[in-house]
Order: sequence, then structure tokens, then C-alpha cells
Amino acid sequence: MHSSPRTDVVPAATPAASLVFTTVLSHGPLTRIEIGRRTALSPAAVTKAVRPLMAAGYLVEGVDEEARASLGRPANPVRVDGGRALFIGVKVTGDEIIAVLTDLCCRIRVARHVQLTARDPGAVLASIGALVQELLTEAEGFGVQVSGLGLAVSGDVDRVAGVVRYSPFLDWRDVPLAELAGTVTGLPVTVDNDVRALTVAEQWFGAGAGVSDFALVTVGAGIGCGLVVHGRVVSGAHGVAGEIGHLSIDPLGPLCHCGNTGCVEAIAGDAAIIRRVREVTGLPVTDSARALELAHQGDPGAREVYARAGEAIGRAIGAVVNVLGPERVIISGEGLAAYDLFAEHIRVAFTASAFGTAAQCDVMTRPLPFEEWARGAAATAIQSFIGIDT
Amino acid sequence: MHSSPRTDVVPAATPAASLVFTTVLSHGPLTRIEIGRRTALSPAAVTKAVRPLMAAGYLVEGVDEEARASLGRPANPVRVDGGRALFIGVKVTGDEIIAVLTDLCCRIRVARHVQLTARDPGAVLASIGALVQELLTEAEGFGVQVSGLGLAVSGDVDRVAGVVRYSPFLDWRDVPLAELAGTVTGLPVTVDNDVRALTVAEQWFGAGAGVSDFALVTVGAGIGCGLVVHGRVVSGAHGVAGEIGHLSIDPLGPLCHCGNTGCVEAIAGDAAIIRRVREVTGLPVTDSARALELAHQGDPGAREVYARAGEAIGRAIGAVVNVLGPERVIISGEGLAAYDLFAEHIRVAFTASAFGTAAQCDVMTRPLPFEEWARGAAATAIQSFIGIDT
DNA sequence: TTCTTTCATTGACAGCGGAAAAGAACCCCC
DNA sequence: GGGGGTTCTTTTCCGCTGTCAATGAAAGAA
Repeated sequence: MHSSPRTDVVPAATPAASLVFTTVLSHGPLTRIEIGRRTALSPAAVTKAVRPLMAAGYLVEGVDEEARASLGRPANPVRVDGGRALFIGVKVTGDEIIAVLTDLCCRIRVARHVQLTARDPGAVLASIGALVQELLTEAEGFGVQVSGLGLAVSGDVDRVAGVVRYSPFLDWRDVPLAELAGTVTGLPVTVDNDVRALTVAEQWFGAGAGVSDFALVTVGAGIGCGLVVHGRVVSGAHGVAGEIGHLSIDPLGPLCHCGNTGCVEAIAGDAAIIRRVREVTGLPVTDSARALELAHQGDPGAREVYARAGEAIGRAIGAVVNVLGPERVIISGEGLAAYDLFAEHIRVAFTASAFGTAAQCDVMTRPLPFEEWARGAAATAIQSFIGIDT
Repeated sequence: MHSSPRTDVVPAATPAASLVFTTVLSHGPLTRIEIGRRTALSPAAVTKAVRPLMAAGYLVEGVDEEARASLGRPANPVRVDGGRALFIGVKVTGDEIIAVLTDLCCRIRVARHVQLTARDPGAVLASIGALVQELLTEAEGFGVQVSGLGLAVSGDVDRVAGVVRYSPFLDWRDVPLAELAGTVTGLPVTVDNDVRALTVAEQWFGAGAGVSDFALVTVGAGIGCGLVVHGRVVSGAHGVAGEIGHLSIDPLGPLCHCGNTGCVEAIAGDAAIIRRVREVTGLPVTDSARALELAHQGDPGAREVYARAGEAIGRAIGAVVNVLGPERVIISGEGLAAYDLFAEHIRVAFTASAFGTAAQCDVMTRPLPFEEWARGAAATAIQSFIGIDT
């Protein structure tokens, strides 16, 4: 059973409607007055923007019965009806594809993943197609159609063009992924860089909601960073931004695959940690779990490795904070499993390297379930659905 | 003779008018069609925006007689009449005040500077007042009134509030400079951080015109950086941004006054270079000119100091480029006098540290006359005059 | 019951910007 | 030298958006 390409009703026709919708989407149930306050729109404009959105079923009158505090006519909060539309988000890594089915509020309904055997665009596309088909079938159970597909790929991705310019892990160059996936799945497709996609999810549905300047640092196989400046995700003039994994922290540090020395990733990336733990302990450590275990068991050598990794991450965050002065830094990623091991070192290194009032920046952590990357992809699809291009 | 505070006609009432005006201001004479193309406005809208601006004398029909190339009705380019309004820009350093009188196109008409004997707000304000008065007298000769005063101060400055939160060089805290200077001079006052002010000038009237993402690196006593992202100057959530002088490049590097080690400024700042040249050569070098002279004479030790400084700057630029992926980096500052000594090292270090396509970033230099900082202040005053707050 | 308070909506209205067509100013060419 | 072609500019009309001010609605308080 194939779903054919169709154009759903775009909820937000006017700028005001778009603004209202995204505000409600990010900040839970809100009264119309409150929406007006936050968007700097008049109450009348809010009413007029809300009506068609409610008529189309995207917004519903809230059931927020409790907060009955003061005098006057009771407020009638409005919220997004998550069940009104579904989206599929797919994260493509070098050896796995993770897909989630989310609702309009980007809550995950179903998650799936499959191993990837080949990395050429054809094979990957086939896997994506199969996985999406599965989720489309699942979606039928909800009685709502799927309104968009988001794909997250690491590397240099041109979201507007829908093209993967260059992905080192997949060894792709100039693959028109959006178009290809569109013909395979029959869905409107949005393609974006994985870190940026995750940043979008955080900006709209996470710890970045309502914050106009923040950084999202991902710790794992690589060390990445998504940036939001002036309320917008930074893409970089050449498609690359937030590459803190290749900030060179120490001229005498280990050689990085990028050719430089002392890169953060060459100190704090998964592979670097594993290799270094092996060197230090002399044990045949081959995966993060084992390295982590050793450190948790108290092996001083392993602990030292994590300490140095924490220091490197802390200094990288310091660099970002010195350059951009964000309001908040969110640390996330699979590497967070080792957070207890390097938290203090991150903090110390960050505090030492942050200059002046920039150090007031709020540094926090967020757990990152493995489907979260795919959820980020879904968030980009939701953006496109609402009519936000960048 | 005191000029009393007055509200001049704000040229740009509507967003479209503001857009048109700033476009013409930055990009010389433009035909209406071209303005429409650049602003994504319809020709009709351009005409309607231009008319009142011409009526008020801010725009004039260009005299661009030559470029008569093709068929059809000849184009009638429009440009800003610089002589329509004057502005004063003042840069306050620890020991000097530089002031310029500029026209609406931010061309310098008169420049003055005085030494500063005391740094307390009262004394500085008196000097500013005297200098502004001088320039106001000069301005009478042009037959146009001065429409705004811009003040540039290093440190943490809250432009919107007009308050200098903290300036280390002046040892000021929470000085409401805009208000104070307003009462002294009777002019509308804009206060901003010096690097940001310079960045504004570059964005509107310099190498940043038309570039939505760029960085301006200033090399001199300190190493600073102004950033423009998404077409807007970055201020940082806590008033601090672009602090690349305190990126730590080398854990084993020299101690910096900020308490950290291996800061760019501790390697490539004027004071650091002078001290290091003295150490290396054993000569009693006390100023930049002498250090520069030694290096230019071929002293290997001194040359090595500049080489290391260049490397530090190049790596700092690499960090900025990796984090933000700007389209262009403009290197400027008094330290550019030594550019021949470290240009190659900057280039090499930058190329090595920039990751992926970010390295495509266009790195260029711009001379920085001593009045340029004050011109930046004038540019902020022009912004305020037009009705742009941030 | 009536008043007060707060939230929400309505209808009139101003104004911005767009589409399309007309006007204007040149060159070219027959 | 008068069309014809081309390009820039303006005009006219019109839709649409968001504001203003007044009205309506839903409570608790007096």
C-alpha cells in the first residue's frame, strides 16, 4: 500500500499565524492573551490567527482545568493537538538506520531501527524506504496521515536544496537525497545535518525552547555542536558550523584523523578514549562500554583518560562560550553515559577558560535516548510542514 | 553655544523604507529596480519607499552618468546624500579620546583626539563634552545639524540600556554613559562596545557590506573579534562575545592576565610581543615600534616572536571559522603594521585548523586608520538615527 | 442580583505591499 | 524622423494583515 504524494493544509498561512503556532507548539498550553504577550501581537490578531488553526484541528482548546487562580473570566488556554498529524524522522549513520514516528508535538509514537549492510545511496535508500513503509503502516493505526519525512545525515548537508554535499561516514557526494526519498516514499522530504536536526528538536521541544542563543554539544563518537544565534540555527556559509570536535586544544596532543593535532575529538571522542584506555591499561579494550566499566571500577589509568576527555570538552565549551556568549549550553550525546566521570573536569575547564561574564552561561546536561537523533529529523519535517525553511 | 536636544525626522518609518535606506546606504548608488531585487520588494514598493526619503533629502537621484550600457530607458540610480546629516563618533580608550565628525555615509569630515589624564566617569565625560563641543562648532561650517553621538568603549556595554556595565581599562562599573553624555551634549547618544561598533561600520560601510555572516578580527593591544551572524551583530547573552583573545591555544603557553595559560592575547597581544622580544633579544624594547623594527631588520629572535604570534592568530581564526563557518574573516587592527611578519603564519595555521569546507572562508585584511574606531562609534549613531536598535 | 475583573471576539479601519498596466526615456532601424 | 523595441519607473487599484476601540462572555465578589 502506497501513500501518494499529497499536499496537506499548511497550517500557517501568514507570518502571524506561523508565529502563533510555533509559540504554542514550544510553550505548551497558552491563553490567547499570553500568546499575544509573547509574540508581541495584539489580542485581536491572536484570535484571528488561532481560529483557522483550530478549525483545521491543529490547535485545540486546552483542558488545563487547574490553574484557576484569580478573578475574572477564566482563561481558555490553547494547545497543539499532537494527534492531528504524524511525521517520520530518520537518522542515517554509517551502519544503522533509526526511524521514529512522531506526532505534531514531536512525541515519539513508534521507533524502529535496522542495521545497514551497504552504504551506497541505492542500498541506504532501499532501507529507508522499507523502514518508512513499516512506519506508514503503523501510522494507519492512528487514523492520521503522515505529513512529512525528515532525514538526518552527518556531514555537509544543504537543507534548502535537499542535497547531501558530502558525508564522510557514508562516503557520499552530492546525493539529491530529498528528491530520491520523495519519489520512493511519496512524502514531502526534508534533509538536514544530524546535529542541526537535533538542535532544532532542542530549540522547539527541549531545553532550548524560548532561548534565543544557545549551543548544543553532543559527545559521542564525534564531538559536535549545534548553534542557535538570534533564534536561528546556524548553518555556516559553507554548510559547516559548530565543528568543535576539531578545535585544536593542545599542540602536543594526539594526532587527529583530520590531520591536525590535539583536536577535541582526538582526545574525547569514543575511539580516542577506547584507544587511550587500551594503551594505558594494557587491556584489550575495544568498546566504550568496557572502557567505561574499567573507569567505574576505579582503574586510575582509565579514570585519567576520562578526566582528560572532560577537560578537553570543557575547554571546547569554553571556546564556544567565549566566541558566542550563549545564554545556555546543553551537553548531550551517547557519551553522557560517562558523565559522572568527567562532569567535574568539564566544569573546571569550562570555568577556567570562560572569560568574564560569559562564564555566567548556564551549562546543563540532557540525556539522549538513541531515538533522539531521529526525533531531530522529525522536528525538521515538522518545521517544513509549518512552512519554516531555515 | 549649546545645541538643544531635538528630534530629527526619522527617515525610515516603515520596515520597507528602513530596508531600502540601509540597502542604498551600504551599496552605493542603486537603481530602483536593483533595490527591489536586493530587498525582495516590488518595484512599486520601492518607489513608495524612496519618495518620502527623497522628499526629506536623505536620498538623491544619482549622478552616475557613465554606466550607460544597454537599451531602454536609462536607469536613475539613487544614493544617500551624505551631507544631509552629520554624526559624531567617539572612541574612549584608557588614555585617549578620539572623536570624528562624519556624514550620513559615515565618511570622516573632521577628526580630533585628546589625551586623557583621569579615568573617572566625570573626567572622561568632561573631555568628551569638550571634544564634542569642538566638533559641533566645526559642524556649523557645514550648515547641517549633528543628528547623533556614538560612544565606543571597550568592555561589557549594554547598548539598549546605554550603560557601561564593566570596563576594565577605565575601571568603570554600571556607568549610565548614554544618559550622562546626553545631558552634557544635548545629542541623542548611542553607547556600544568598541569592537561591536567597528563591526557595525564594517558591516554597513566596509568589507562586510552585503555579507550576512562574517567575523572581524582586531589585532593590537588586545585580540578581539566582532561577529555578524544572520546579518546581525552578535552581542552575547551576557554582553560578551567574540572574546577570541582569551581562547587558550596552548596549555603550556605563557600566563595570561585573565588567569589562564596560552591565551591568544598572551602570545599575540602587543604587550606579550614586546615582552617576549625583550626576553629573546635581551634588548630594552618597550614599544611595538621598536619590536617591529627589530623584526624588520631581520633579528631572528624577534621574527620568531612574530611568527608565533601569527600562528596563534591563525589558530584563533580557525577556531572561529570552525564554530561559525562565516563567509568571510576580516583582519584589522593596529597590529596590522606587522602583517608582513605574520601573514604567512596566520595563513598556514588557519588552513591547518579550519575543518572541511569551512576553510573556503575568505580571509582578508583591512588597514585600520586610528580614527576608524571612532568611525565605528559614528556608525552606531547612524544606526540609531535610522531606527535600528540592535 | 449586580458589579468588577479578566479573557476573548467583533467590526471598522488604516496602511503596507503586490499585480498589472500605463508612462517615460532612451536606442535602433528602416 | 517616426515607429518599434527595450528597460526603468510610476500609477492605480486592491487584497490582506494587524490594530483600535468597543462589545461580549464568564467567572467571583459585594
